[in-house]
Amino acid sequence: MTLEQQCINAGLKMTEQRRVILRVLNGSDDHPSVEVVYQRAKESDPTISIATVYRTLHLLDEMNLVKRHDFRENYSRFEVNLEHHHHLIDLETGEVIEFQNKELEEIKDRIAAELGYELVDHRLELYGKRKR
Amino acid sequence: MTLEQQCINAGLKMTEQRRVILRVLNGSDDHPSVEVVYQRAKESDPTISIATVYRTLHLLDEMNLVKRHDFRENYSRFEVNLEHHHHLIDLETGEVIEFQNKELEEIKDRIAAELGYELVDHRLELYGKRKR
DNA sequence: CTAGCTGCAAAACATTTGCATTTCG
DNA sequence: CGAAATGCAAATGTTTTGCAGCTAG
Repeated sequence: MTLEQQCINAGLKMTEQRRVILRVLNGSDDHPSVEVVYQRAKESDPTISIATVYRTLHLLDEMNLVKRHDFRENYSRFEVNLEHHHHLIDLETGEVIEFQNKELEEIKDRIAAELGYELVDHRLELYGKRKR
Repeated sequence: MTLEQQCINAGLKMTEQRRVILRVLNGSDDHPSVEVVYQRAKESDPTISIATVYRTLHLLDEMNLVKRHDFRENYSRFEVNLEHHHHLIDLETGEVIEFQNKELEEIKDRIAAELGYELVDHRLELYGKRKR
């Protein structure tokens, strides 16, 4: 189901601004900041306001249609919520590499259980330099 | 070696304010925010400024005497840099539980290596609810 | 028609910084 | 004494919000 359809199902009004933002997000395979989403959205609709971008991303995050990240910059980045994965951030270029690891998933569940917790969410980020 | 001694060795002036902040940090086994460090410091020295707390924590972070964390709140928390460990954050109480796991360390090194990276830093946080 | 959205500008926050003054070494 | 540190208040940068007008359903 498309992002747009999911929003409609949730009872949201499908405004032109939201359509533009959703299209931008669908077309982004990176991890854009609010500012970047705003810039991309302005290409389709120059009158859109950054406040609307903030409001929409916040909404989508709450609906779990988008995932908010903080990669130790002083702002948030967002990505369309696909399959579960983690990130390796290249400290020299800022490039973000995605990866998955099954073992990791097992271990973190086990750790939480051992501590008497039910795991709701987690995050793992690696920060590194490219080997040459 | 004490935090104070390490600061002196690094060529920092040991001012009254710094002594107070370092004492607060040594006496904190939790993960206080800047505001909390400031409040605790004011008990010893009511004239201390929050700007000094910010400056000092920033300095200590750069010197790796303290570790800055972001637990998805809208501010940073700090902890005295002891042994390497990770955190489980109780989503209901905000309580932060520390843990270590050897397997995890091996896996993350391996993942970075496989991606062609040299691991500089990383973070792992679990967010959960207490089982009852 | 009207509840929900938007744009705008102002507010809110955490954090940083310029500058005059104070202090450690 | 002089470089470094402090306090204060103003500035910064991101994010949120009040409000009046607009629009999807």
